[in-house]
Amino acid sequence: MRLEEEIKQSKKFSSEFEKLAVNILYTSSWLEAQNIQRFKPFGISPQQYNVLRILRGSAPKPLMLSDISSRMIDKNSNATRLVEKLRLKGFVKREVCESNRRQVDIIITKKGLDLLADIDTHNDSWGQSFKGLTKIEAEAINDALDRLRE
Amino acid sequence: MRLEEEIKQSKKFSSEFEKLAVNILYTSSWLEAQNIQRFKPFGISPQQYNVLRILRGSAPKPLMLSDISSRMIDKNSNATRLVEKLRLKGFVKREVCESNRRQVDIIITKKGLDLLADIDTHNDSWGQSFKGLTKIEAEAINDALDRLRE
DNA sequence: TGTCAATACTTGTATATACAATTAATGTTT
DNA sequence: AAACATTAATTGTATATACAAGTATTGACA
Repeated sequence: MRLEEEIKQSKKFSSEFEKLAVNILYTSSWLEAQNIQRFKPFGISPQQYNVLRILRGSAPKPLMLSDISSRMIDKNSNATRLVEKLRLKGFVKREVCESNRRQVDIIITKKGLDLLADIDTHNDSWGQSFKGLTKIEAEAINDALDRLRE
Repeated sequence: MRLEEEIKQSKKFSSEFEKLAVNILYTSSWLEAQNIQRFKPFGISPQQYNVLRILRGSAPKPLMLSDISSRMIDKNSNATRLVEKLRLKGFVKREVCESNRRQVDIIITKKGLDLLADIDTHNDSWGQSFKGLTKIEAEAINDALDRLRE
């Protein structure tokens, strides 16, 4: 459905760019709601899933907290507390780095890797397509979004 | 910068569609951070601004809470509490509807309208362009995002 | 008319985010 | 080596969100 209908907007947007900004925020909120449902059966949030993916990408090499922050989709979320949630569930472990005792090394555990594998098999179709969009279009939007952020 | 560089992703995305999902979430988070800064001098959050815009769009006709919810960018945010925040700052007023005492009519106040006018004059360039994106491209992405959500 | 369902909103609780302030360890400078 | 700056992470506080449960009012119908 067109954005204007979905948010029941009577007046036109002042520009195509303003509509684009709202459209990105709206579509993101829509995707996020889908992701919450997607990960709920596994007891984690989308951000926690994101952190686990980041750690799997680096495993078996650990990452420090600031590495995780810089790789996260939402840069402003609090890596310390997210990682602590994951640790309490046994999906990651933390170790104070010996060579630089300011930093904390985070590693995904076997249990964490198993969780990701489980999620992947149950969601293997996710992200392989979007209804109504061709691969060419997806590429074009990806390029445009990259340019939009400068 | 390309998404892969920004989130320091070493492995390729499994599909262009998966990258698109992440790109939308990432770009949305980037936009949201900009908006927080944009509205901070005026003492409101992006969602509160959104609610005020919705109410201005309907003024002088009031809207009930569920109308506001259905028009909001983030459908899951809590309209009751957002409106209460705005009421405490004097930007909206609430009245229990006489003909149906279950519903609450919300109207933007003069102070709320003045605030929006103030924000508009200080941000009049915002939303008129995105660096590196033409109007044609913005239109194409808007169409594609609308289709992506089915 | 009394009971039940539907509507509209509110509240409680857990979690998450924004941002500033704080702590601790390491580097740098003189 | 002492003082200061920088880096890395943690904590505190206010606000926001997700979701379920609750309240009050109205509508439906047997």
